[in-house]
Amino acid sequence: MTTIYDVAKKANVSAMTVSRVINNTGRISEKTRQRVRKVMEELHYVPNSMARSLVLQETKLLSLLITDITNPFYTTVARGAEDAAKQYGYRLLLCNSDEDLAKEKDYVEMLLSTRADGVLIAPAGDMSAEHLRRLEKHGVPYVMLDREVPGIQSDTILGNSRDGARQLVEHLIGLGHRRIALINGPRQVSTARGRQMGYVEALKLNGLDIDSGLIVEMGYKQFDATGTVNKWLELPDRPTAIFAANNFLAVGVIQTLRRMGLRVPRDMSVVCFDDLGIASELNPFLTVAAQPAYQFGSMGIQFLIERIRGEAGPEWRKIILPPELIVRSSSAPPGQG
Amino acid sequence: MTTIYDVAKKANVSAMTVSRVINNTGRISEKTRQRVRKVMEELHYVPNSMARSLVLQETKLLSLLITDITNPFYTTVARGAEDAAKQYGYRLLLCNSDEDLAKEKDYVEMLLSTRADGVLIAPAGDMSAEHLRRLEKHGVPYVMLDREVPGIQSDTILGNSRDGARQLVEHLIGLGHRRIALINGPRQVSTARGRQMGYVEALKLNGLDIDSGLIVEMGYKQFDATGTVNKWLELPDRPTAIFAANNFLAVGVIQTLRRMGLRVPRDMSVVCFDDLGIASELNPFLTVAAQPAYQFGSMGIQFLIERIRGEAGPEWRKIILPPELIVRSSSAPPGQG
DNA sequence: CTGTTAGCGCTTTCAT
DNA sequence: ATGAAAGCGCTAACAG
Repeated sequence: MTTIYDVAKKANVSAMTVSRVINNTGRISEKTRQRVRKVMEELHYVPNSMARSLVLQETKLLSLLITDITNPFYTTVARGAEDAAKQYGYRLLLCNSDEDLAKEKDYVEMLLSTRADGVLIAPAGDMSAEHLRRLEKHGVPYVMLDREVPGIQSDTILGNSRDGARQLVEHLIGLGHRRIALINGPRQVSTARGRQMGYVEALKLNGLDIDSGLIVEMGYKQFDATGTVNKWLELPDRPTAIFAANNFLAVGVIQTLRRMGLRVPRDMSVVCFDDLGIASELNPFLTVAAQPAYQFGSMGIQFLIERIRGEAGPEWRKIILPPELIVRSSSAPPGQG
Repeated sequence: MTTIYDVAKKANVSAMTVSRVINNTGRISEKTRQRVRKVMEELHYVPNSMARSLVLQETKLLSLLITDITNPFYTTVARGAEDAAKQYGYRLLLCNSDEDLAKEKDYVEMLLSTRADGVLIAPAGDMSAEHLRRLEKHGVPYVMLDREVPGIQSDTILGNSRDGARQLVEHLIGLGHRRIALINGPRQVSTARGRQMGYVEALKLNGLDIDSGLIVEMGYKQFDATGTVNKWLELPDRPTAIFAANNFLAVGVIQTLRRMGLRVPRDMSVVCFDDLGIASELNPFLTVAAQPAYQFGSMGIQFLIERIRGEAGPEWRKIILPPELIVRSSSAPPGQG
């Protein structure tokens, strides 16, 4: 590898002069600048960012720590984050926690030793607090994405789970549904709590009972809803609609329903949080509370960089990006069952 | 930040001893090992991987340079790559070229200065050769993903575009279609050429004419197929089926058809290369040649790491992962149009 | 406008 | 079993 010294020697200048040319810093005569530039090209010189990081104490490395790149929501978040990072001259490390605290912890350790300049994180759950505190203790700025963590203050980009859920459930109620089930994410995750609140709120506001038998908690990535759906279907007074707390859960529910010969929405309406990306373009089927995922990512990175640069101000910023209710054909008035 | 020297001082040993404890190298008495370990914890010491990289001349940083993380194919590739990288103790840099050679070039420059240990790349096109040679010249191993580049030899993970295309088109022919259109990716991309070959081959093998008016070339990310589809529909002898060279193109085509009031497959069959991820789980609609995307990613990273470690052998490896024809309901016998 | 010195945090090499 | 010295490639600080 050719170093700054190789260039310096061949151009008959000091390493410092080369450094100045590279970084456009200090005053350099046009003549030597040209000469140095030429030698750099001849030698195919490429600055070593590790060495640079070591002295500058900044890596220009950001991390996107999400729970599953495979979920269209996070896929789009990633795209937004990537674009923003590139624009600001940062590189992006991709980390998949898989909704798993142990993996998240591994990644946080890794990021610490990487000396990432900042982390954009969708915390796996409330227990992520420990990991976030570790980042804090080591002076690594982070922005929380999509989820809050009790006891943790930081810049945050959030959706409005409660409101979105309320809208979805009121939409169902408006269609005439009275027995609406909720298949929720883990209560360890703030969005799951928010969505349940919105669900409960909507029911109460409309004078409907809360039936705890119609509320089930699962993992956000758990695909198999067979048991739950079965149970509901065997109920004497079975639900006519299901609100799934995220897109994956909704797909699992719909698969189960189909497998049992039920049709959506004729036999059961299904709605959920988060859209399905290309799936919805292909076939606008699912009624959803869609979140502006790209913005989650790009604003997250922007906040992070502002924080890193010290442009952010002392108080934490919390942005709540509202969801958009998109009514499609997976929801309809309750049928004759 | 606490350094190895801080630990050394507090533990009354030299920095070297601490280093040895960290890396489990050399002989250390159990007693000092314990002591050093304890001090490391007390001081919340985390090794600085930049400093380590600088002396070791390896960064444990790999790059995934793909054309769009938003495409379910690459999303799944990314997931496979991520998992494999994590497993081997590497970190993964996410880079989106957007099918754009200029962006790809930017990223390659960035990766060079990052001193990435290796690159897993889906080249944006044949002109990527220049970028790949640049990696080569700088001694950065790379594995090509999904696409070949003429004149470039390296480890490669490929699908079988030709065969998959042939299968799709023969499937259509088998259904009774005689006029089959191809909406292809750019000929600058090897998969587009392969898919066209398979298409032509299938037609010829079945005694059908090749009508160049039924072959159109677009960008793989180009969503708007309106003009093309319109043109085809106005033909006196219009096609009854469309083979889209990738999933995005297929979705664009189907959207256009729907907008014009045509139904798939009743009025027009549509098939394509690459599956749609969650979309196909929700609604198994599109007939596709599905590729094992996760394997593309995980094998790609595995190859890359073997190459980096020098375990790879002198000859280049080229793996061709066969696609699987999945017949669903977007293809049917030609109707009465 | 340009150069010298020192040091970022670590590991290799050679001593002891 | 442990340590001292040197250096990975770069830049800040100071000097001239």
